[in-house]
Amino acid sequence: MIEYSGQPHYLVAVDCIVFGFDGEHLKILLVKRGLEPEINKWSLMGGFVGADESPDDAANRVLKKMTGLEGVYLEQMQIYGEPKRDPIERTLSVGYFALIDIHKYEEQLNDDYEAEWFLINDRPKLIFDHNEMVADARKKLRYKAALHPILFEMLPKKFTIPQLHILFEEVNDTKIDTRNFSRKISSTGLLIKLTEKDRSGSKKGAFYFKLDKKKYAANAQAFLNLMPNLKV
Amino acid sequence: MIEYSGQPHYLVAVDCIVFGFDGEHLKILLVKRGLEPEINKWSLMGGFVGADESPDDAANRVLKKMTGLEGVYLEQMQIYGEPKRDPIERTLSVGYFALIDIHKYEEQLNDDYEAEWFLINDRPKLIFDHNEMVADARKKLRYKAALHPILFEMLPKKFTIPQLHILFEEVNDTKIDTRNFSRKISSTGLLIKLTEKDRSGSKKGAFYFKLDKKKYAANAQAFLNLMPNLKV
DNA sequence: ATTATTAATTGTCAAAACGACAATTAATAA
DNA sequence: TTATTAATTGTCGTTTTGACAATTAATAAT
Repeated sequence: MIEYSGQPHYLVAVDCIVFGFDGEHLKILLVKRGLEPEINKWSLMGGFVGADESPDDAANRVLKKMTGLEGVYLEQMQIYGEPKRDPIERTLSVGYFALIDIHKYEEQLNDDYEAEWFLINDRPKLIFDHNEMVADARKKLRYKAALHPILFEMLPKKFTIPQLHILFEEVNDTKIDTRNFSRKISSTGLLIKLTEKDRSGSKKGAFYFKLDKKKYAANAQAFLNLMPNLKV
Repeated sequence: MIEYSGQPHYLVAVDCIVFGFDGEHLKILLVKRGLEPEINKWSLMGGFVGADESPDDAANRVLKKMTGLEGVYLEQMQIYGEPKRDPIERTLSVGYFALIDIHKYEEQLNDDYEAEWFLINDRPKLIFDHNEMVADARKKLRYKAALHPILFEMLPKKFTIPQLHILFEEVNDTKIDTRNFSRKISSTGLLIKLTEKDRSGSKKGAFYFKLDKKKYAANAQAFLNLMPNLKV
């Protein structure tokens, strides 16, 4: 049996930056770490890549295990592999960011893992290089969301334009003209207007929309220019 | 001493898709694999991640070792981690794509490694999942180059607009209107016109340009819309 | 020397996209 | 009935885009 002799072996993990939106602010989901070192400190959801799974598989498994959710929007970000990033033993971690409808997880909340949503701008210090990962994920989310219609993934099936508007402002940390925004969103042709209105936010009420799944799938890779005056 | 008991350890490698441009066509640099299995088959430039280096370090080391080049444009692509991708032993590989000035390497060619440039569309079958990596790298190059001025990395210090034009057409596998192209490139403000002309290609001759390093650095992250009628 | 030729470069223009800004509308509360 | 508020639709000048044409700078042919 041939083998690659003498080469060092490492642990390989995945870590997920899970983004959610509560209607006002961008949030991330953190967990209390369950093993030494740094046990009980806040960290990203993560785990080791098992013998029979790919990193993508592992990320999905971790999310499923910790939130109960399947089919979550998940995107590979980059690998974190500085030799000393884990003080115990060399571990390379594949960073992912995930977008989920925050309400789905609130319903699903179980006590097996101590998980909690934090405002992105008011979160505890995290272990290892997880703070760096969050910063990278935020940058990547902003980048991607400026070109591709992915922020819908953080909204419920039915949503209003004003909701989407606030979400875009949150992600980009900027004000966007309401009038131009709705026109631009409409022009993508990705939304289907429903007859029902959301009356919770205003007297007039805002129409609910849903995604046109087919067009969404067809445009997931298209460049859209969703952000005005974009300078990265 | 604490340790992560019972978790499996893997080899971690890097593989580089090295792109070059010969003035007419896009090429990739391949090497004859130097170890079993699949010894002497064509493969990407790669190597294992050493104990004291990050994957980025490893990719740079591999490129330096095999081409003699330093400071090469290198971008992390994604991780390839299917459990069975390497038949000998589980190895995860971090894929990178690199852009180099093809002439720099031709000068530098040494015989320690059997390396050769291949037309991207006329290359030998590669080992393992390297064919998939090349396909992914091409897609990513196209994506990135449509938004960011990175293709300059494949040209010499002095280059002409027609050269750049052909390169864009090659990368995107499409025809681009010459007239609109030069205007768009000029409008980026990234080029400095030199007084010298390249007379090899035509009677009139084409002016040489060089990159405005400062503006290039400032715009490396900016969205530029370098491709007309862009549909991804 | 003059002319034909060729590729590089500059020019034109209508349509579309963009974005600053205003007016209208649909509801509720006073 | 009216005031109020947020959602929605509208206006319009500017900029960008991209299809297409004309000019220019050189060399090669006559």
